[in-house]
Amino acid sequence: MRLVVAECAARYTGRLSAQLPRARRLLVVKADGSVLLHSDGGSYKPLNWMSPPCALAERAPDAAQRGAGVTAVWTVQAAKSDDRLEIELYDVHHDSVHELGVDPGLVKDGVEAHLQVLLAEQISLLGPGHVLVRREYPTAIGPVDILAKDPTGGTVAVEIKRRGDIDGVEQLTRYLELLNRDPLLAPVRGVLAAQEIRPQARVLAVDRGITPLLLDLEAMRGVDDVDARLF
Amino acid sequence: MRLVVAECAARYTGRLSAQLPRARRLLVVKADGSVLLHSDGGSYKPLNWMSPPCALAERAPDAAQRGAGVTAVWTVQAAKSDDRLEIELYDVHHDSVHELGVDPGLVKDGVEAHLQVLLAEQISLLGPGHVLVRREYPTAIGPVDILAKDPTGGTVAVEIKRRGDIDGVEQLTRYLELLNRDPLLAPVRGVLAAQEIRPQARVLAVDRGITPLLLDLEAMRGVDDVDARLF
DNA sequence: CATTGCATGTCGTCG
DNA sequence: CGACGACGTGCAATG
Repeated sequence: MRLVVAECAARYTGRLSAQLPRARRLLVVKADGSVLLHSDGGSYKPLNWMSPPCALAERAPDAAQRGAGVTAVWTVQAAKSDDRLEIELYDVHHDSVHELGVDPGLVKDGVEAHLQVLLAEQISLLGPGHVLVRREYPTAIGPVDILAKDPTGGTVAVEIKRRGDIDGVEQLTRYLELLNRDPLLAPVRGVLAAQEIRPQARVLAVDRGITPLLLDLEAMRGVDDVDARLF
Repeated sequence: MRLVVAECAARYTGRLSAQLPRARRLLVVKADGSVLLHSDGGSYKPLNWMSPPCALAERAPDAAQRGAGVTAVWTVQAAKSDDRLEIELYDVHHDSVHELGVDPGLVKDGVEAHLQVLLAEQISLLGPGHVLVRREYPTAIGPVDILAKDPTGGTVAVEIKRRGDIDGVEQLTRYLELLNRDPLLAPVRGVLAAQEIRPQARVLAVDRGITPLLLDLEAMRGVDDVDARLF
């Protein structure tokens, strides 16, 4: 990994065109040739970058560039597309190379899966008298997150999202359409369960007879701490 | 901006829990206190990070940590949530600070907005005799990209995408359903306009009576160069 | 290898 | 400040 701090200007052409005026920035060149161009703010997203696979070529500035103070020109060319990042370097304040080796990688613990386990265990959150049929109930168009029976013998299909969005309503709608064709299940009612439900999704859900259900992860953890089972 | 190359291990807790085993990595501390933790591969996304606003506290290791070889402990705490990133540093190979100043920022040349302006100006691409009603026609579920009238007095709703996907068809379908309830507009016909239309999206669109319309950005630019107006 | 759905998404825009 | 859609989205799981 090479770290460079320098005055630079950059231009990206590919799926869009973008320019970076001259300023002092951090340039990171990773072992695979990918390049990140960071400013001293914003989030983790670089101002500009080139993802691997790509090739970095460094060359001397031409006469005009040298006259403008450019000391080096980097051209980063994507391997599989015509995406290209060109960087003009002016004053270089820092330039170092470091051997990092291969990273063992991140170990994650998901959220949607967690919500699914908790709601399956606390199925009465759907209302009194509900009984779990199963999680990940398989259908032709994919698994339904949770299938349950309500006290009247009707079926409830639950779609779980961290954030309930229109997409989730659409997805659940497709499931309901399919499930309601099955005489052993019908009538099937839909529940969109999420930690947060967007207003538009709520409106669309209610309009389609789907029940929005807000999930309180902390409260659910408190009722039954399944952390020990998950980890 | 502070750059550190060090052996480190990290743990993130917040919206999820994640761990990074010990390895040599790049740590970037930006002026706003945000922290990026990069390996020597992958894309521009760090292995772990904390977005601003947040606060970085550096402290000495406790006895157990010191015994394990930890030389410093960083705790990065998000300001508005309980998200927290804890980093244990072992051997530090590089540590430097650089003044970068404020970045002038990226100048982009958008695509969808550009397409929208061009198609509004070249509305006859929808067919001869079409008249623009307006761009960003407001509805209860969001703005329709372009609304136009066809020669028979019918209405045309256009959804513009850089790439026409099933999502775009779904979105336009919702608009059409809503718009067709308005007797002043009905009948409303749908057009999915994009530089590229995926086969599945095309099939679904045609199945729903929506017209797929391929846009040639270069040709449209050639007809009427609006760059000067945009920038 | 293409497709799908999630993301600690991030980022702009608009109300 | 919140909602909402686009993104050079990236990314893993899956058929």
